[in-house]
Amino acid sequence: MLSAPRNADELSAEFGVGPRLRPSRLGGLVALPPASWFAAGATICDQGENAYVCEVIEGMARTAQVTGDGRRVVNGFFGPGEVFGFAALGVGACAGEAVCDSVVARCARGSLESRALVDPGAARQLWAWLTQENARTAARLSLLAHGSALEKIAHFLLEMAERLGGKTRVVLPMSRYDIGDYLGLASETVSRTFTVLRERGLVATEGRAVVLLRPEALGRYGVAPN
Amino acid sequence: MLSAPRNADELSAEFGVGPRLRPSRLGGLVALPPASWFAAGATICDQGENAYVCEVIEGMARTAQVTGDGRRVVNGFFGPGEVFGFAALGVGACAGEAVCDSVVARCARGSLESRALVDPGAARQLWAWLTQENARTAARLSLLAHGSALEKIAHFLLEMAERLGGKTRVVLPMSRYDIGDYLGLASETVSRTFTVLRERGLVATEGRAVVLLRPEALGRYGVAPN
DNA sequence: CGTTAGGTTGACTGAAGTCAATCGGTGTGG
DNA sequence: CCACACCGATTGACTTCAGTCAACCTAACG
Repeated sequence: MLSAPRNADELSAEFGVGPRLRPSRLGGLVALPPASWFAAGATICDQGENAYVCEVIEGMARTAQVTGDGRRVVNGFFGPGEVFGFAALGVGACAGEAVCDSVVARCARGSLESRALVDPGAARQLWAWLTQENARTAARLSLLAHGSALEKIAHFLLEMAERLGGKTRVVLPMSRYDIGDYLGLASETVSRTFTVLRERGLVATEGRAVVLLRPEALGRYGVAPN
Repeated sequence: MLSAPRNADELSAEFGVGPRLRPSRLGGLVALPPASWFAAGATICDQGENAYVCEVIEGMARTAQVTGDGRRVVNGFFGPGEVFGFAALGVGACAGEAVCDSVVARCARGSLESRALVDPGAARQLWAWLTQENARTAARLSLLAHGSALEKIAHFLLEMAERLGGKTRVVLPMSRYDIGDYLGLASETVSRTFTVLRERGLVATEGRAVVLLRPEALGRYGVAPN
């Protein structure tokens, strides 16, 4: 389906040294980190390991952790230009995994932290990312606490559409299982809910792409945080 | 039940200028903030307002927000020595409220932030608090996503016991409604779950105090984060 | 002494989880 | 090239856990 894996040197040449596809957000803070290619399902950094801050260049990554009794929780999805891994200090550290074939730039946490100590602008940027992730987590939490499956999926679709470019057509590379583990639903329930939304004429699905036919109606399902 | 409200001046004398009941964590970063008394249920800072960072001196505070459809979510409980309010940047800002009659020291956010810009130690402390709250939220999130009522309550009791001094006897000043809004349960379910735990000999209740009779058995319910 | 708020319990309901079967696409080995 | 296995998605049937509605009780307070 996708081109064969390329080695890190080629990618560095393509994404790192030469003209980049888009400006790197991490690159603005520290020396440009090397980009690597990860196959779908590959581990970008292990659970419990928090040595890396990562920026997705192409594709999509998820952060996930497995609880003591074997259940999996997906804590976030990250598309091109988004940064993850900085919040995973100590307890609750997440594994980073590639959702689909992806290119990810990794950067040692330590180099960012020492940079933040001497550069107030960098410190502010890190702080902003962390509080943003905090706010996102809090919003999801209130949804998980009280929302119905319909509300969860509606909110999820709107969030993804906004983050992946603001189009009404969104390609969701993750599986129903991923979405379920993100929203606290069984994959069957995710499937059923998509069917309901399709029957009500709110969305259309084309494989793994979703077209939001009536975003404003979806918004009425998705609970406003406050 | 409690002594009459005292004015802020008396409190400043008792908690601020004179010998304190315990060392202030905020006081280590900025000029000692004045402590104020709040009656049970009183608002410490409004939802949407994020101008204050607060440290609980006596009693207990909760952070809560009301969603668009009128449901309430409690985001955290904070006992003596704990700090809240710094994470409530922008979206998702929470109201801070006194759970019971409490003494709380408030400090302008701006003064902390400007302090952090010149004092790397202060910046590190703020960063540590924020990541700790992040980790706590993530743990609660995985509980809300997949846990049963029994698991939620067991986890809650162990968390509170640990944070309120590590004793097996815990005084929980918050109502069943508060606990329910914190864990995503109806207050009736909280009540029923306490009854189940009592019948199984895991806890004993004495009014609003809970005695953990077999903490290790509770731990087996409470899902380990990883 | 009446009122009110919080807690507990019961009966019922409903939404989502579980188990299971089917279908389609993809990659692999013969 | 084809048969097969496998994975993910979908749908159905059934079950279960927690929410809802309601009643009752207690303690606190005016």
